[in-house]
Amino acid sequence: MAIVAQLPCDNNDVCMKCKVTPPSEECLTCVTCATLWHVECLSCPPQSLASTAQWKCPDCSGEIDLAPVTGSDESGLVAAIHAIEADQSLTESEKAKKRQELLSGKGTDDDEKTNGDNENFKCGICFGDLSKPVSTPCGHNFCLDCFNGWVKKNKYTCGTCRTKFAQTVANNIRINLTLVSAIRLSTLPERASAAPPQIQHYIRNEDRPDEAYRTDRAKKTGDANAASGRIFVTTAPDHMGPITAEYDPERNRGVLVGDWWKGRQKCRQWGAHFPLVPGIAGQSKYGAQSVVLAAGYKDDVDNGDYILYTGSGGRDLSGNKRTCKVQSWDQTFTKSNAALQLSCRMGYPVRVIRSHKKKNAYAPEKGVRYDGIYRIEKCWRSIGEQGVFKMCRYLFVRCDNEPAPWTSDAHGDLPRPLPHIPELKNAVDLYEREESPSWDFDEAEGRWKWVKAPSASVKRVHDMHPKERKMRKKSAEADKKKLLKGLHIGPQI
DNA sequence: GGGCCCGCAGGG
DNA sequence: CCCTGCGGGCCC
Repeated sequence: MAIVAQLPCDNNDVCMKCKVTPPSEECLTCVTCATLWHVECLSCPPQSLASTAQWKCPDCSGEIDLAPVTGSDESGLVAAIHAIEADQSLTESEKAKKRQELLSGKGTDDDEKTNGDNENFKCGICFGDLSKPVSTPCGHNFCLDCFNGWVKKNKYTCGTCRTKFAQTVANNIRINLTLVSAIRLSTLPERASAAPPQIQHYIRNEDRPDEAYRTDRAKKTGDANAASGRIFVTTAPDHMGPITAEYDPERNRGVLVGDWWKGRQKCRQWGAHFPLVPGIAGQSKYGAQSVVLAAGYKDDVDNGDYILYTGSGGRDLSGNKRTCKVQSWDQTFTKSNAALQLSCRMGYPVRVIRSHKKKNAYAPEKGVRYDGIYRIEKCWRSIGEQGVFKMCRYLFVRCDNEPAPWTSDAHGDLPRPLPHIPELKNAVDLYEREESPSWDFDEAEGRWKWVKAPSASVKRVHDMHPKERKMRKKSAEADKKKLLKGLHIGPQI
């Protein structure tokens, strides 16, 4: 049975159903969400003039069919998550649990907590049900009309907690569409909550559960088919070097050498290595942040303090039938290989993760482990294991202040001496550091540290909507150019 | 233990 | 928007 969705007018006051711009007398404004609706296109227009003043649109009144709300950025799921966040009767861990239950599709027994009588859906001024809800920076909610009446009397304090806010806040106050969605959800009939949650493709980092979860598209179980859980650290995705306590607001501890996780998902969530499958995290024009040593390339040599690492390309995941398992073309210094090359030339620090799949004396027994900071001293191309194709090769040397998690290599020289590498004789495209290293050993302080940090991060936060990210990318690039011009530092080659 | 398949995230 | 990519559960 096809259900014809009821649609409001768009931002240009054009009815999204009949595509005409109706005159204002043929329009109704919803008392809850303040959207404009074309009366002729409503399936149940209000019967009396009096009822138009308190008219609620089909979305807000709950009379609508249970088809997903169209024309809204917020799905029911996201609204429900926000409703959980807003519930002050819950502790942080209870909220996290509820988020996870919601995302895994499990219902809870006390779902009615988010129902109509929820105090968070009452206006702090008139104490009635919120109509056109707005929110102050301190997190309290009011009807738009009540709020405007309040600030008209030059009261720039919150009506609930008396926290002061700037006059500009009052001038720029907007209807809280998230709250509108939450109110809509709470007023839906009970069968609505029994309907499968409408999973939205993009979920902000703060709204993600602590554990990896399966989206509605995942047909198989397990982390391999799961979406990422919340990122716990505040480092930008392209943050280089150690993750110190300042980036770890939850534990105030940071990620320490020897930290171990069961799988790549948790390793990502703690910021050690972001990509879930690829072994190299990096951007060709910025540098590399981290690498994973797992199985995959037989040419790899792991000697603990130094590593001969192979770049990516020309091959794919072992056991993935989409592509061939053997090397079938030359690797080049492009993409993530170029990122490692750039880090080599600039002397940037790279985080190294060891996986148990690379079975040797330095690997963890299971899972993945953060083994500290390394620097790429040389990179070159040489003929790989099959004797045919050129592979990108990198010499990693450990330069971390913390002792390594393994004990088999006892020498304590700092900085580590470079090993002799016979294959360098046959290397093509040899690259060595061109600048004095950005991450170097300070003899006076007796530790490794930044001498010259790379230029400003390209990406700033994890929880950015893809659209927003695209917008910001342009301005960030412009900022970066300016910064580079001013400071004469950064990854320019 | 190897092959298969799925699907996420992100670079370009 | 396309395609890659050193995961990982499960089946044989």
